Amino acid sequence: MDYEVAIAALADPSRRAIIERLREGALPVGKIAHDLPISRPAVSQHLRVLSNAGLLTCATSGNKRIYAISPEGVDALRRYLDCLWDDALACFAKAAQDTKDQE
Amino acid sequence: MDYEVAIAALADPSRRAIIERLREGALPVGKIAHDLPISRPAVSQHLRVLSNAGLLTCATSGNKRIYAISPEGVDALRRYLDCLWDDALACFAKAAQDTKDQE
DNA sequence: CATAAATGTAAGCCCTCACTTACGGTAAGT
DNA sequence: ACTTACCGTAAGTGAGGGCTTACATTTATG
Repeated sequence: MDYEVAIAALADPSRRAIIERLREGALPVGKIAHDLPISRPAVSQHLRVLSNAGLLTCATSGNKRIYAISPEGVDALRRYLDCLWDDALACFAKAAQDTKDQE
Repeated sequence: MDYEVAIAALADPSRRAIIERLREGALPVGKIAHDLPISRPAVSQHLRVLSNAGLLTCATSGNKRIYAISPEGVDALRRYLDCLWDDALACFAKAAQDTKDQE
C-alpha cells in the first residue's frame, strides 16, 4: 500500500477522529457517526477514503458494515517515517560534525 | 511539536518533494527550488509550512537560508504512528480471537 | 556606492475537497 | 408485504490552500 495515499487520508481531522473512534475496536457506521459533528454520508465518504488508503477494513454483517483499523496502511506509513528518521538523524549528525570541524 | 501539523505538512506532494531533496543534506532555497516544477516563492511558502510543523530547521548564512530536516517533527509523527500501530495490532488480534471463539 | 543575488511577503486566481441534502438499495422487524 | 433501519452514492455548494506575478528587504560584489 502506498504511503502517500495513507498520509493524505490521515491529514484530515475528521478522518483522524474516525480513526480515534476505532482505536478501541471495530464499529458500524452508525456508531462511528453518532458523536461526530458531521453527517453520516460525510462519514461514509471518509470511510471510503480511509479504506482505499489501506487504513481500514470493512466486514459486512447482515445489515451493518463493521469497520476496523487495518495494520497494513499504518505499517506503510511507519516504514516511510522510519527511513526518513534515519536520514534526518544522519543529516543532523553530519551538520553537528561540520560545525565541530569548523571551530 | 504537534503531530497534526506535521502530518498535514507532509500530505502535500510538493512538500514531500522538498523533504526528499533534503534527505541527502541541507540546502539553500535556490538549490531546493532549482529542479522542482514550481516557482521559488511557492517553495518559500512550503518551507514555512514545513518549518512551522517542526520538520525543518533554518540556518541563516549571510545571504542564504540553509534548510535541513529536523528530527523533532519526524519523531512526533513516529510516536503517533507507533501508538496507532499498537492499537491496530490489538484490534486485529481481538478480531481474530473473536472469530475463533465464534467457530 | 550601485547593481546583482538571494529570499520572504502580498494579492489574486483557480481548483480541489469536505460537507450537505436528496435519493436508491438491501436487510431486519412486525 | 409494509415499514423501519442501515448504509452507499449523486449532485451541488462553499471554503481552504497551492500557485503565480509583483514587490520589498537584506547581503554580496564590482
